Amino acid sequence: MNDSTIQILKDILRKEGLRYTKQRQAVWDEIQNSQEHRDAEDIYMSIRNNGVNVSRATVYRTIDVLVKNRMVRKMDLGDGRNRYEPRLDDAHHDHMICLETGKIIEFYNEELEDLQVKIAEENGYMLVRHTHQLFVKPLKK
Amino acid sequence: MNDSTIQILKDILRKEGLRYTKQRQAVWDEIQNSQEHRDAEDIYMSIRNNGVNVSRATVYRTIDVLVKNRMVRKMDLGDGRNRYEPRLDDAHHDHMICLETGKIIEFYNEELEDLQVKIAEENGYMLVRHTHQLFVKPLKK
DNA sequence: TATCTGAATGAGACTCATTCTCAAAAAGGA
DNA sequence: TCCTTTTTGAGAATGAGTCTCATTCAGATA
Repeated sequence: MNDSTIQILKDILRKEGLRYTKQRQAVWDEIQNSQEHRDAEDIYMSIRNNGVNVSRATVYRTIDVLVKNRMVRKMDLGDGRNRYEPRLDDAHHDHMICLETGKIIEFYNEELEDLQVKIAEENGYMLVRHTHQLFVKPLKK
Repeated sequence: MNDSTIQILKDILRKEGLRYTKQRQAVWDEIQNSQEHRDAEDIYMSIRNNGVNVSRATVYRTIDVLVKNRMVRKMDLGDGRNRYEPRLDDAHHDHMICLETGKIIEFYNEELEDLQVKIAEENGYMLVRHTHQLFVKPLKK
């Protein structure tokens, strides 16, 4: 779709010693073109509905490459299905999941980030990554 | 093993309208008697090795009851297997997982807790629960 | 304590997300 | 185009967890 992200994908594949294929492009397009948090089956079905032949195996394999190269973020909501979202030019954020509507809200809080680094260091560790989800309900007004 | 926790288990089962069985006792004993973070298969195998006949189904069913009644905490480390730890008289805490050794360190930070409540409220939500894991590496000294 | 009835159990089938296998197809350099 | 190597796809395999249902057991009652 977008010329500049096609080049980014090509560069990453070259760096990884992998070939550029229409299936890999299709997976990246599909994730990139929706700002939602989608699961693998959803991505797989959408690509097929767009007329591109692809297998689940390829979808999963491609997602792994994209996650490794920080083009896609993988999120574990604890319900057995991972969700994926594009990460291009995307600052880090965590997620808040509404237990009543299922809506996923992204949030970022500097103080929270700093605090985590500090807690790790106080224990003699360096923070590499974290998972953090807030499960919430709407406030009664 | 411990008389007082046997009574706690019996009380909970009564409250839930469930019967007291040696399998349910064995599951609780097994989780209670180790401070580690163990998976269901591990708990299942240990009980069998102790000579108590139990099935995986019963282990899972019993864990659910214990989790519901806050005797056990279920933690999702994102690797596809849930871990369980005893929660009796246990204050809330989160986990830090060392990527090099696999060691799990528990931590609790009031400021972090408060901040999460505040972030949820700023978005119009009430915090119900959260998952939070820090993946870390030892600091080079 | 013996009886009785509904709950609990266990063996194994099942589910479902994800990974693996391997023959066939395609990429891409020469 | 040719050739080598990688990628793909169909479906089998995996593995944590759940379900089924005939059998066993808990525990209330007589």
